Amino acid sequence: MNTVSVSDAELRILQLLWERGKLTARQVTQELYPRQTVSDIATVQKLVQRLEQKELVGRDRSTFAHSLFPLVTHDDFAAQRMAEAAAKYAHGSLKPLLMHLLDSDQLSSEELEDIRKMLDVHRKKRRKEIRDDNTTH
Amino acid sequence: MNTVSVSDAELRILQLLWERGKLTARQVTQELYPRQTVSDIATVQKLVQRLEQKELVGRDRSTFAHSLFPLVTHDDFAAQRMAEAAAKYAHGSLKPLLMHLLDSDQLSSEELEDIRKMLDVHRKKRRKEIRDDNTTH
DNA sequence: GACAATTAAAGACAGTGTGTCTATAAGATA
DNA sequence: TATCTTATAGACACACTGTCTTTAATTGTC
Repeated sequence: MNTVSVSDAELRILQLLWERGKLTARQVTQELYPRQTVSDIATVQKLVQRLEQKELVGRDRSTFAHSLFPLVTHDDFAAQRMAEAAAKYAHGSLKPLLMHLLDSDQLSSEELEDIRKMLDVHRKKRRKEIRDDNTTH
Repeated sequence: MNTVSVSDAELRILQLLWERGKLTARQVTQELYPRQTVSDIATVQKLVQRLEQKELVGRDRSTFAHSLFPLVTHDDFAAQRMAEAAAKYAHGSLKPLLMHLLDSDQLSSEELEDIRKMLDVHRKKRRKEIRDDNTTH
């Protein structure tokens, strides 16, 4: 998954597979290209083929109509892409984004609480690690 | 700044202007294209021209060699790009990225403390707003 | 003032990525 | 068998990117 580019049309397919888990090319076409012309189906096949080369989508070839499924989780992919953006635009720091989101009140109170909990859990874990490290030495 | 695309070569110029504030095309070329051939300078001129069309860079035309300067701050730009990535890949949520960074210990303790402080300041401000709102009614 | 050097700007170009389409062969189904 | 569906390869136009050439305007030097 090392920083291959994913086009918009490819991303739409990935997102559908994250939602639904396992689909045939036809099912993907039904969702994303409702006209379902011959070339719409070929377009989906071509996009899936490119996603397969990028090792983002796998396929079960044991059936006539192959089953398509994502090879990365939505969260892992999102985290990796956002980390890339952070590295590219903010020297890897989260602060500019967080500041912007807080200032413009774009974070729900639920999301804010979730973030606090994540930080607390992490802090506890870090402290435990330090304790364990000290007692074994 | 509404989601215009910025290429790698353009971004390098923007970053240099964020660092140094105000430069001529020649100075930009000196930094980024040390060979400084005729066409290197023309390349910089062309890239600056595109950045100007995108309203990311401005120029002072009162001198023969124009002065170039950024029209957006680094932080604003970074925040906007990262918010875009969050919207595109994680429904606008920060959680996948934060979880990833915490799990892989990629956040320095300073950055972690800064984030905590930002959350605390924001929380205090929110509470104050609620208090003020209640007392005026 | 003539001349060389520097700058700004327009335009062209090849390479690449993207989405779409056509054509073909293989497999399923009636 | 004949028909429909699927997988795959290949081609294409379009846009974007980085680079380069050319031209005209401006500056500085002799």
